Amino acid sequence: MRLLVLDGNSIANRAYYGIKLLSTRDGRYTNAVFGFMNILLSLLGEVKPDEVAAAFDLKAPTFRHKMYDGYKATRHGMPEELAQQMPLIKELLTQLGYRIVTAEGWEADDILGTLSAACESRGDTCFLATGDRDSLQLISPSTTVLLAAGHGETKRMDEAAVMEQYGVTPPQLIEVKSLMGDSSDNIPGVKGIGEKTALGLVQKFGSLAGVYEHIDDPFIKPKQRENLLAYRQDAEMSRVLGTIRRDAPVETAPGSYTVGAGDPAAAAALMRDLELFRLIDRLGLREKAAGSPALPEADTAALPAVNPSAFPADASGEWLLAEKDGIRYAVQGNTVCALSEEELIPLLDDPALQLQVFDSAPLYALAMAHGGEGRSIRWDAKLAAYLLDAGASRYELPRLTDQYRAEAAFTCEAFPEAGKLADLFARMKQALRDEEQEELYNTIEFPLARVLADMTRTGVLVDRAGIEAFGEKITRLALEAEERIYEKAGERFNPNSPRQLGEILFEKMGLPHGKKTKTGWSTDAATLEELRPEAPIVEDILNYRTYQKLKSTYVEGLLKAIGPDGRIHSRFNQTEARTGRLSSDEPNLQNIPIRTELGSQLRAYFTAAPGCVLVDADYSQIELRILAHASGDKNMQAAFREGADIHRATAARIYNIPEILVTPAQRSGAKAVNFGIMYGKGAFSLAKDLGVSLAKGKAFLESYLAAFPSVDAYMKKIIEDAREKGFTTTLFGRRRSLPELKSSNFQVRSSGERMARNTPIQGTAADVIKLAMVRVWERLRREGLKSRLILTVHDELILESPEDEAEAAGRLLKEEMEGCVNYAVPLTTEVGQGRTWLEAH
DNA sequence: TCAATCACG
DNA sequence: ACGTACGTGATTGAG
Repeated sequence: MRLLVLDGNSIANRAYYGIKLLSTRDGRYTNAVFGFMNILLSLLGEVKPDEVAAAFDLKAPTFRHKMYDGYKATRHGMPEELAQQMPLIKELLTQLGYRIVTAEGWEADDILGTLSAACESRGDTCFLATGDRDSLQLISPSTTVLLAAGHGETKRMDEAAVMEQYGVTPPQLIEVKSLMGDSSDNIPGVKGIGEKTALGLVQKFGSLAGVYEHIDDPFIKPKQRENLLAYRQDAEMSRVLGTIRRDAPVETAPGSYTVGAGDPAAAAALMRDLELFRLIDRLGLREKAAGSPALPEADTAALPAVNPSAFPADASGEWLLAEKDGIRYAVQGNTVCALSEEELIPLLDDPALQLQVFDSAPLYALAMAHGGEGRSIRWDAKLAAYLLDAGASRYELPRLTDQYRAEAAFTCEAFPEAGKLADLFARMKQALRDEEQEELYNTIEFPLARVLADMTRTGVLVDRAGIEAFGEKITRLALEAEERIYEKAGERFNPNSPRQLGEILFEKMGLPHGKKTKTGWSTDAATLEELRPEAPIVEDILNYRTYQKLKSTYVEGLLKAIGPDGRIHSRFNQTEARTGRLSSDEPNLQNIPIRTELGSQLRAYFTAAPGCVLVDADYSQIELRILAHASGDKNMQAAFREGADIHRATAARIYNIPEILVTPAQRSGAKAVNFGIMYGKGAFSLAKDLGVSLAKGKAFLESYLAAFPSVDAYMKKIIEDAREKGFTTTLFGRRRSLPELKSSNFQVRSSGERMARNTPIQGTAADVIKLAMVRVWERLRREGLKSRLILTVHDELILESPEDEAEAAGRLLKEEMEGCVNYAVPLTTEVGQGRTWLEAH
């Protein structure tokens, strides 16, 4: 018989600290529950136990309270975020059929000791799962400890492993601990004796008693002898405190911990409630989760069952389209049809059909690749899911059907979600209405998907030969810099490795590692910049980094991405950024260099087709303008109307002087605060950036807020509103939930406050440019222009236009971008055109 | 797979 | 007292 005993508190701790803080949309924390179940699943797979006992402490954390790596000891015990999750873990374990074992006044590891002793006495095999090394003393031929080793893995510890690692037997670990003590457990041990010494003594004399029997042995140094004699009582007491008890009053009879049936439907319901949808599958509860939990299985099975059939030739009306395991299905009523790509393509533009789909982007791409436009696509559930919860990591049908409690109308083995699809879509539409996001969905998000697909299809032309030539130049520069680095370092190493670089700079060369750390000393550009005067190698490293970046990410990355048509067809992702922004990948064209002269050369290789030019328009200061509008601050609005240069105008307001008298330092300070204010930057970093004292930074921030009082009030209100509601919104009603605002952790909470400040601004800017994109794209078509939208970079849109319509296209672009909203300050754009991106921008 | 670094708005 | 600016994606090294 194999018994698995979980040290519940220890594993919960490991789970909590091992996984970033997760929460439900209404702010209940779930990361420890999630991590606990993951660890449990991997333990079950590894041990394949016949019985499972889950031991928990029923004792206030006192002198036997255990600490784990990363666990910051506090007098208040476990953090509130974890404490809230403990009852959930226990509830879930019970519902899954596992027995919880506790004993009043006893700790979990005493229960581990008791159950492993019982197994030993009857010749059964026992596995103890814990994150706590104390339990290693319980190891025996029949008892193995599975030590949680971080990221879901466990380390198997048996007698040989203990012997190899510590050079003593498992029971001798008690003797070691009685000598060295354990500060986190308040076990004193002998003063002046640490782990090394304690291990040496036990290896030599076998036990605490053995040490005192041979107290005059020359192996013991005089100072140690003195301590051993002076603290003998502490050592004896430590031995008692450090010995895990094996006589806790818990059931030990065989069969006591057989896994029961539990209540799978309740477990599935709880996990749905906690929004831990992936666990439902992994714990094998998917079928149980179907339908209403209270429904007996027979009723579920009583739903009509269908098999996929051929798509009818005379189909019409609404069909739901979704993909499962790479196969696309169409669903209408209780008809389910599997569709080949050849069958699907004509349907995408069939005027008799209205398609309700999940993830329209690949469908538009497919339609457009075959001369269609995807005109029959009318609704996209993935985009709805994004608006309803922009924080989700992924959007997948099974978890959405759970989340929205979709009810099945029928069952279909090949496509189990089919029966719930119509209900799911209806519920999501209602949710969009309830949250007043319907207009955002209809006027921006849904029509934008087709625009983005069209942009990807069109792509952007690049000058391959130009990039290659640039690459050769950069490669040469990188090699030269690399050689200079080796020469100055006196050895060859990998300068791409921050670790190796740190060793060279800070250990070998002894440069001041004045900066931050995590897995070593930081070697980032800001740190190196400060070291620049210290040693000439630093400049070579900075240059090398620049060249290496340009070479690997841009030259090589872009060359790899060029299609057979000579163009790069990046994707524009609509459901990635939590603020509502678009992102770009494969390759990312939203981070092509511009800030340095060398890097910006790359933009000269983004070109227009023969006979065409690039027409580029970007909003000037769109985020600040949105802040001026949203906050209603009359002074900031006035600054935008008064000054061509907003930072200069801001400085003039702060110092109450005419713009002409603003000094460069004053302007640069104003610029830093203008940006900092939107991100929640504090006086500390403001001062650091400006190179002034903390006091000056603080004073500067204060005069800014005094000059723009409504901005201050707006920021306070926006955070307060978000805290009350649990989410923040853009001016278009886009939502982002912010459970961080309720965290008891200062850092997490502060970070949430900065998100609450920034998201409405960044997100509104995203709403605006998305709307402009839709309008530009539609108007280009309506007016029969040949110009094509090809790129978007957050506040910038780029068209590829035939030379003879470039002027008109530029005017159109400007009109739509500036005119798509009417705010208290104008949203102005700067338009340019040229053969290349470098010229046009 | 994660951490470090760095490119952009 | 905390730790100190939001949002992305690609590359590299290392466990």
